[in-house]
Amino acid sequence: MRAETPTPVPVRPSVLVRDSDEPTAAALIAAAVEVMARNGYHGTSVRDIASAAGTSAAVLYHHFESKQRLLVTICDRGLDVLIHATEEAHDLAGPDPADRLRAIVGAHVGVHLDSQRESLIGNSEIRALEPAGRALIVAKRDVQQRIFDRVIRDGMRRLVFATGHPEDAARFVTAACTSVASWYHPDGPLGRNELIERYQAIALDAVGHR
Amino acid sequence: MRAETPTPVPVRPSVLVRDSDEPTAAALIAAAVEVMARNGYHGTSVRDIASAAGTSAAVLYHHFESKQRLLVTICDRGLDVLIHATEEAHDLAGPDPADRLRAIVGAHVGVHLDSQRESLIGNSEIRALEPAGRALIVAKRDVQQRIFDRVIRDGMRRLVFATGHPEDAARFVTAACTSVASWYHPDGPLGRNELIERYQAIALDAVGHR
Amino acid sequence: MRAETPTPVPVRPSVLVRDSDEPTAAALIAAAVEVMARNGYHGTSVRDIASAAGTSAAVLYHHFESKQRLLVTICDRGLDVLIHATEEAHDLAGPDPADRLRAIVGAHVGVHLDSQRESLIGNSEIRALEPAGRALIVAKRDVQQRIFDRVIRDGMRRLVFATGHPEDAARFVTAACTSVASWYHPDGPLGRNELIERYQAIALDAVGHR
Amino acid sequence: MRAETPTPVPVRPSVLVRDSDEPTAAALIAAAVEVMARNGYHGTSVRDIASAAGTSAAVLYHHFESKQRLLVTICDRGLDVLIHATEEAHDLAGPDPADRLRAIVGAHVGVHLDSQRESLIGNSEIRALEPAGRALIVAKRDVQQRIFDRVIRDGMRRLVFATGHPEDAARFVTAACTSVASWYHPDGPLGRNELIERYQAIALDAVGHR
DNA sequence: GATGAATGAGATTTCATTCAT
DNA sequence: GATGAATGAAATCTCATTCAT
Repeated sequence: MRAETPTPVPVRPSVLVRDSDEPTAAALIAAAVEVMARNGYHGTSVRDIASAAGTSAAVLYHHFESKQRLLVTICDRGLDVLIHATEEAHDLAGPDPADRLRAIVGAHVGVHLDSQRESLIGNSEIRALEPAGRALIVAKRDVQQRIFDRVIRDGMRRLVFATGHPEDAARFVTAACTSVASWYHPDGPLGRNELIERYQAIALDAVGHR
Repeated sequence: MRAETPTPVPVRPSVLVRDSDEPTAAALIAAAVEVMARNGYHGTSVRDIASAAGTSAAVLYHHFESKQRLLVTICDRGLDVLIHATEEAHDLAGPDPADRLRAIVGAHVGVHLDSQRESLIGNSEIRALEPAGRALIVAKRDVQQRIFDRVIRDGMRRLVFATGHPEDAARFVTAACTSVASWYHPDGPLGRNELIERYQAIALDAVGHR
Repeated sequence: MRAETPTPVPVRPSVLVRDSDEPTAAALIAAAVEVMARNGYHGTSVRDIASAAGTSAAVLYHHFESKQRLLVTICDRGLDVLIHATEEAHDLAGPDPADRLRAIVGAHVGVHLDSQRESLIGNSEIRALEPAGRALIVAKRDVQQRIFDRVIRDGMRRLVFATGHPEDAARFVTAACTSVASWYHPDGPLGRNELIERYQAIALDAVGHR
Repeated sequence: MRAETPTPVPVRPSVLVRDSDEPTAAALIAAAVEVMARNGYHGTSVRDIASAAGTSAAVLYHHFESKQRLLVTICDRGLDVLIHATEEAHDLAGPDPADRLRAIVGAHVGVHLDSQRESLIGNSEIRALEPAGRALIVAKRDVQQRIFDRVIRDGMRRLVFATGHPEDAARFVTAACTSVASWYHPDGPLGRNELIERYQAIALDAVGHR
């Protein structure tokens, strides 16, 4: 039976920035997210970021050791938010694999809608990361992926899911859910929660639920 | 019953370049695809492209009016290949919606595997396109998406598919299939055709094919 | 009778640059004037200017948004100097139209001798100005021309001048006076003040004085 | 007394090009005149010229050994036309210095109106000439200037002119007459012949013709 | 600690000219 | 003889980053 309240995890858009003591650093991160989501890492200059934040490039270098470090920060915090939200949703769901899949799909899609720009950057700018940072980010992405793997494998074991290829289905589902960040428009016809519910349903179909 | 031979459309990797009379232009496109797939449009310099093609930047400008025009060419040809392969697969499949979905998923995934770099560029560098080119490319992407929409809606009408949200399922499926370009490695454990077959099966599940 | 002291307004060559707070910007303007007067706007590279000023091209772009903007600045300031000197000379002269014509010819020629290079640029590089800047500069040139028009028309009304075509004579005179910038050499046989006096006399003849 | 018919020498606009055997070379010269008059020598590329002539740069190099040589050709032919027209007008005029001055002013202004673009180039692109060509062109310009010098000095000797500074007056007059090339617009309010007559009159005033 | 100047490398693009064919 | 490709230098301008003050 369906969980009564799929309640997708609410993620404030400002999480990424919230705990920065220095408001300037926060403004710089917000500005970087804004402009990098639009033009990409290499398409964004340090001056672009600074002027979007209302300061100068020199100030940026006072808060971040490099443009690269700023990217790592954005990706890292974004993935922390994603993983945390997904794990929390998983843990709050009951033991039913279907409920669990609904929960983590809800969290994953929810974060990709609420932190759309951060997610976009986190997915498309990995290639712009230098090796050290890239390793970190890729590892965290694997953590997220493995949450899906586990839930689906668990559902197979309990005969709640029935897909011929659990790992591929997990990848299939996360990719589809991740992609919402690249096309969703909050002012469009589809409400956030409605979209989440639909993707939850489709994901369950994709893993052969029932 | 399942079609015995899902036979994914074979797409030669060189389609994009094949019919160029001028070998230099073809080499430049190939080089651009190679290096832009790795570093992105803005992360790739005209000199990078030229030297990857074994020539100079001035030669590039003899064949393409700008770096931007080169990007448009790559995206445009890539989408032409994709749409053509998908339509052809669709037309060769029988009237059964399941066969048709298998066919177009096979074509879509196949092209994204065989022209992995072109696909990567076509999906991640749309933001780097200037308005005119972007409109063209977005329109062609819509064409591709509508092929999936039609097949799935048709399957719903014939009661072969049963998803609560056909349009969302179509988007879900294409996004998942598109994503293979970003992670598949030909030397990995998963063979090209095997992957295609798996994604065909998952896609059918996702649309509620019984 | 002749005014005793035609004393043309002395304009130091550095007026254009004098009141710039930033010495680097001033040096760049001076260098640009120097080299553009010799080779023209399009014949002068940004590097030429920078190296004549003892800096790099990047520094130039720190002070001026473009090479074009630098040209506008030079032309604009040059014309301000010219107009101001001419108006001041006019106002210091008595009410006699002949005195006034002597005064403004003296100022016009004087500025074209003292700021020879700026004048050269201001006259020959108008075609290199983009529309916005060109409109500004052409308007200021008209202001200068109208000073001559007014003085000569006034002299006609008072029957001090007698030319068949006052407006053409005004154009005739300013063109002749402007041209000194293109051939005068300070080390040549003709002294600055002597040249001015001669042109004052010829200008009065040209408008049919007496 | 006035000469009855100052009839300024009619100069066909195509003189410069007329006697070129090869129509392509002629078209290239015409195109170069057109576009260099607008943008200057350094502001004009060889491709600009070629495409304005409807050919390619390679063809240009088939007819002219360099862009520089093309400029020399234009300037040289332009001055030949000017000098020839001026000498012819001088010789056709009677012995009266006033008639002679009218004649050469008419020729000078006429050529500068009829071959406006060639004249513009000849006057403003001397700095773009390399030493050899420049010497040639400057020498020819001196020839033209000396015609004016002689006529005015002759008028002084015969007491027909009365200027304090004959040589300066000559320079004054030629500069004013030359300048018409830079502002005259054939569709403007002032007719070609009317302008010439006015400048003849003003020139006579300028040299103190009583 | 914050700011404007500086920096040198490198971005995209164009140049005049030459060379095979 | 005419044409398209090629060339290497140089054009304008921007880059990430550092340094005095």
